[in-house]
Amino acid sequence: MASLQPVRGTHDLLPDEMRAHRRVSDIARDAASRYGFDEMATPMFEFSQVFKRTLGDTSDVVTKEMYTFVDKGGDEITLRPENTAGVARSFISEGLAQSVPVKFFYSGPMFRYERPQKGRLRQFHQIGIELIGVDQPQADLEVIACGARVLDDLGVLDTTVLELNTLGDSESRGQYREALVSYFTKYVDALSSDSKERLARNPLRILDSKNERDREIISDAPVFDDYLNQESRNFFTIVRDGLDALEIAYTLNPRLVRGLDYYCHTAFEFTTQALGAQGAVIAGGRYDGLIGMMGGKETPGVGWAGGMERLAMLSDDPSPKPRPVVIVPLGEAASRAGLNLTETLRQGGFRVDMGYSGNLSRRMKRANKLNATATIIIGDEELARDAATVRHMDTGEQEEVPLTSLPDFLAPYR
RNA sequence: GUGGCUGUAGCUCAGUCGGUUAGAGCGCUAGAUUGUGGAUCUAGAGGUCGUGGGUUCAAUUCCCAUCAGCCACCCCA
Repeated sequence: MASLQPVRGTHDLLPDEMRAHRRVSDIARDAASRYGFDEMATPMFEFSQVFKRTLGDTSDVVTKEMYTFVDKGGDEITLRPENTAGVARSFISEGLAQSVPVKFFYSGPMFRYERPQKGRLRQFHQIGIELIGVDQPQADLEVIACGARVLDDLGVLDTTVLELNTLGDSESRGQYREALVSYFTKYVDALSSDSKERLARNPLRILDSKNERDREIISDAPVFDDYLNQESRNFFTIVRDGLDALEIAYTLNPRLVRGLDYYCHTAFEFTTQALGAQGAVIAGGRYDGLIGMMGGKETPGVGWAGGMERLAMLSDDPSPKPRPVVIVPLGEAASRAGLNLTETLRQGGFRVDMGYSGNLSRRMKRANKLNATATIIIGDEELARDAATVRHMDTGEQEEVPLTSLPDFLAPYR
């Protein structure tokens, strides 16, 4: 291995991979736009408080995964680990409470100091949408439907499962939390060390433990359904009925818990088995308390984020490299004519590349490697007649065409 | 952050029970073909055997550390 390695958990996106990413964000942006979400962007870093105050002191994202530094002005800055907090901050800074409801799409890099794994990087890329200012469950439905649409357009919907849960409102969740703590406290000694930790920090998390002994204890734990108040129950029912009406299949997963503190009511994840342990490709939920928590006017919101690397891996449809027309000039006079022609064709909307050097055979090889649709050969013979030889690379047929009519002649290859 | 596996050419991998010049296929460069690509043939370039240290007359090989990747935990997109 070369001594110049990229920083752990970061990755170069060479053209093939970049194209796969571009495809994911293009398809997502387009789908989101049909649901009324407009693209926007927030800075890649914020004051650390933006994340600390909102993500919750118990979340791993805040406690150990943030890239934080003090800048030259003495401000404590954090590279965004996710984008919902940034969007919420922007919503407040920009006074967008005036223009509620607001619907945003974004895509860009996020940073988390984690142990890298397949589908888990330190710099990774997310697409996402946020719908701010609507407290009706119709907003949740629109957001989930949009996620399903993105996956479908990417051609991966049928390799994923939509898992759904409700976190209830804060009253319901508070009571359930108490019930869980008192239940699990009885079994502390039997719990795994991870779960002991969770008991103190985020007891709901225990429900999702993979430890076998934990699972046994969990099987008799209080059920959230018994603690949901009427309002939370109604909300969830409308979401479920709506999904049925939209014919979006889902499975209830009462163990589905959000890591970040600001979530309430609807929580969902589109997951896949195809990516190993990192199975969530799109995940989100409702975050009614977030904007108020940040100091803005109480404003509800719903949204999701999707991992572009994971989505790209799942759909492994390497969108084909676009095929150019290749100009092959022979001789000095032809080089000059070729340069002009290249520019003319590019201006006319063609993708044009060059056979730069060597004899005709070498230049043809380059054209072939570029997977050219057509090669335009200009030598002294053609030049004398103000023409060029066009070779159709797929059929091997070729013919002479006057220079001036090339754009029309090549139109099928534009 | 924890545990395990792995690291030989641009890529996929062989090999060295510690011993002189480390191999293959693909790819790359050039020639056969001074105006014709894909196929074939020929030649060539490319490796501090991830990095640092230790043991040894001798280390790519054994040991330790370190870095990176992969798998699981954890967490999440």
